[in-house]
Amino acid sequence: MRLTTKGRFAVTAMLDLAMSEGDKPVTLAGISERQAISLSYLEQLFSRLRKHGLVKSVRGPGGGYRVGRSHEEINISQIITAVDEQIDATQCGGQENCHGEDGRCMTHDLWASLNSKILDYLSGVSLADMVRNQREANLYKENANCDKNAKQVMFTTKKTCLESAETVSG
Amino acid sequence: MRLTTKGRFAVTAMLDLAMSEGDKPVTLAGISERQAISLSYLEQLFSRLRKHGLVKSVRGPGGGYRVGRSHEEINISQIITAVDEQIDATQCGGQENCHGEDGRCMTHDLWASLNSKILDYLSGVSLADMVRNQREANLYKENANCDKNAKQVMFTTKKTCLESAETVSG
DNA sequence: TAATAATTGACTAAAATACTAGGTTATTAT
DNA sequence: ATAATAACCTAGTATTTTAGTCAATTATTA
Repeated sequence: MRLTTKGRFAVTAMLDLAMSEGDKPVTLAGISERQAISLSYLEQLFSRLRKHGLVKSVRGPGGGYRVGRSHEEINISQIITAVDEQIDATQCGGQENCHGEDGRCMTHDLWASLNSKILDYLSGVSLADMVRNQREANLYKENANCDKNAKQVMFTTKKTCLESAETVSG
Repeated sequence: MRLTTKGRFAVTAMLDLAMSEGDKPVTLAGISERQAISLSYLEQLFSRLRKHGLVKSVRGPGGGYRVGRSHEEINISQIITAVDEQIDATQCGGQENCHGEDGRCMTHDLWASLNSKILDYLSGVSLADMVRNQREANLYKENANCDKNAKQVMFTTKKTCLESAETVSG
């Protein structure tokens, strides 16, 4: 698992897509404008996302993209691996004797384990989670009573600021 | 937090250093040979590791590097951030209006959260953990009775193969 | 004093990243 | 039908990062 800006662009774009989705498909031009990502780069990313079934395309005027399946069934790790084309993290392709006669590759198992841990976490965060969280974040931002220094905790059920604000207004 | 091969090289080198450490400092030439990483690249990496206090250098003949502080006090995230020179994961440097007049940067909080989760995990794995684990892995490899297909679980207390082997031999 | 090994800096090849340009194809609205 | 739209595709480019080479300097030890 590699974590670079490329994967982040893809996740950002997918989140925008999920949140902009209405009765009409969402155009890449729109995502490009909102998220400040070049249209052609988005096309490349979405080409891969489509091949992995993460998005569906509708051609022609009024066309665009839709999320490929249920928001619950899409997670961050799927998005990242779709665009990153996963080079083997262990560098020796799973071979035992990846490092000469003594067959070591010291950190082979270490990275395999690290990888799966990170993958586990990223797999646990669905597109639905992200959308929910972003919706909350937007409410949070519109809320003037909210302490700006209070960092919102994501991917949890806690809505620290929102709740305290409700207490104040209610 | 970025996860690339560069950080992996650094972790590999640090692990080699920690395991090779005896009464004499460990030379980069030795690490270079054992881990198949070019000497000059190691020099670049160790320059940064030294600036972050993760290693100490001894110049002159018989010189080399030592681990900078207790193995327990060094973790993977420190090693990776030392060589990766941490570009801000949120891309807008913590500013609120990083994205035009509407001040969005949709995935700002998302990445901040993701980052800290991964960081948490990587911070939880110390150099001491890695050394321990590698020692076990080496024993494991020398053990002929051990099922080669049984993947070792790292960073846990389970020694799946070792235990079963002991049962066989004892 | 010679050998060793860290330290520094400048420079290079290759790869990945991010983007540009220019086309084609399918679909819709006029 | 035709024009507009927007996905789709290919090729190319600039920038950055990665990984490495080369050549020197400095501190230390034998």
